[in-house]
Amino acid sequence: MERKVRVRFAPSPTGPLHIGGVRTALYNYLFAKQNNGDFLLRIEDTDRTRFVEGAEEYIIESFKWLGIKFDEGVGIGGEYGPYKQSERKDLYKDYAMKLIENGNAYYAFDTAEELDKIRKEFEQNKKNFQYDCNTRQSLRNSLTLSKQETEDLLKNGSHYVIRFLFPKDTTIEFDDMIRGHISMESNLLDDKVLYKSDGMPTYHLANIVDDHLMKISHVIRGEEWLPSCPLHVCLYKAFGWQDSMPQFAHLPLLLKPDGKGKLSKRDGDRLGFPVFPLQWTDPKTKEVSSGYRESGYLPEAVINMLALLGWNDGTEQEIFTLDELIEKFSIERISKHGAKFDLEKAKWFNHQYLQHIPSKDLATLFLEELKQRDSEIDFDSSKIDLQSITAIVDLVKERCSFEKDLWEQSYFFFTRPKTYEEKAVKKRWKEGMTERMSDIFSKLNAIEDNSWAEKAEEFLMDYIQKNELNMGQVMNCIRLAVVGDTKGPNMVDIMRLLGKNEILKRIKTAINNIHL
RNA sequence: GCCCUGUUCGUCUAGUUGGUUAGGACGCAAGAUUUUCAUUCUUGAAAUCAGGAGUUCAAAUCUCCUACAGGGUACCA
Repeated sequence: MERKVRVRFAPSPTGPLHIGGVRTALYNYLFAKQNNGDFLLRIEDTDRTRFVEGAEEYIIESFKWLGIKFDEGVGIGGEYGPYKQSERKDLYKDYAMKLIENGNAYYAFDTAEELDKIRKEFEQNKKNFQYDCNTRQSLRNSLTLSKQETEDLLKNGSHYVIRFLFPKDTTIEFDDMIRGHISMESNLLDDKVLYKSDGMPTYHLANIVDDHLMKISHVIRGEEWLPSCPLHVCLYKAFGWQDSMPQFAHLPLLLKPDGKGKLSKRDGDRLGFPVFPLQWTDPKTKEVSSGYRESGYLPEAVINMLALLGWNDGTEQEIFTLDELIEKFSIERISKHGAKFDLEKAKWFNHQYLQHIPSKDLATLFLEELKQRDSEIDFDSSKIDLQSITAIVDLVKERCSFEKDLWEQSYFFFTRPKTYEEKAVKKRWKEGMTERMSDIFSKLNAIEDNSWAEKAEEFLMDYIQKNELNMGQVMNCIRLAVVGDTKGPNMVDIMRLLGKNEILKRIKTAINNIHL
């Protein structure tokens, strides 16, 4: 019988969730859903010194925003709980003891200070210290101490850790779903601490115990775990769980857009893009880091962008819904090398998704923003209704990558020009234009109010032809008068939306204020 | 230092059984459209496939070496 697919995302609550972590979670999610499997959230809080207030809530909130749902875990529950490692504390000791009993682990009494000292000495001699097959015989542990000495030390409450005892002269091998066959020599590996002196397990122990107990079938995690994977493989063997050992897949890292190295928190602030899904305020320093949500990204766009950063389906398709991703995703098609984050491409993705939002929905959001901008608006904002805003949004939407761009693209509907763009004036408002515009003004004024914009357009076409002018000469000046610059959507559309009175008022103001 | 993993246009990548004018997307440039700006459309520039050696009639694809990059090397995850 095929094993049920069960995967987990297991962050530690040490701060906001890095976007690379979000991608790892996404790939886990896609894989689980594709295989009708379970996706669980486990919080790995075994390092109490690094615990950050609010981080766990932040993680849950992030996935909620992204629309990635967990089947089990912290905040949801499930039959394999608790899903927070600090709440499973007692469990790990028993498993560590098992390894001591079967000879795969040993007590070590060296203090952190002692080891630091040895490390420094080694460094001075340009050597690297490792607690391994070469050094463990000369350190203070249950391998070198007599049985009695060890028992006494344990009894009198001496601090100790439990270390994994790597077998000598063996080659550890395993298969990675992305990287293929990987092997490492056991003699090169150090005896990692499994159980810390504070009574907490390390990641290595907790991760294996929990994955086994939670029946995890596939471990999909970042490349930074690849070097310790041989240890994990050995642990499965040491526990006698090799038959149910999960399959491993180590994901490539997300790198900085410029230079080299792993994408870090600082890069976001430095280069102007978010590294976190949600905005985060550090509880201690009060430092604020920007988030995708607050920067105006659509969750669907973030997911699509992230999915394609290191994976593709082999076709030229780039826009995928979550359901399509679930259908088409495959671990084998994940690239092996790290990917640099590309801000421009991220914007492009958001633009694509923004266009699919109905104008009315965007208008509803925009209406809220307009309320905030009340002081900038030259009209009675209470009279601005959803219908007219929808018409405006319709007109400018395709120019926007973000909802927040709407204002920049349509502010002239709400505010009259205070100044006129110098370059545009120079280029368009030539000699004699003031007189010409005065003439046009009175003609436009004479046109009846009913369907004014359409009739005004007719008149202007006619006027241009009769006076042997070209379109640009006249329309650009009207645009300059109405918008304050030679930009924006179709002039007649603007005239229709703004109406006769407003347009004429602006033309009059321009005639009075633009001087050559 | 040692160990592991990588390396195709500026960026993300296609290429999976060796034979392609090395394809696409973002960005960039030009043109078209637009009365303008943007959008959109078309076209273009852009990778001697990190370098070298080998296997082969034939190598981006297989092997080895080198370089570079990233990761790991904690009682952190």
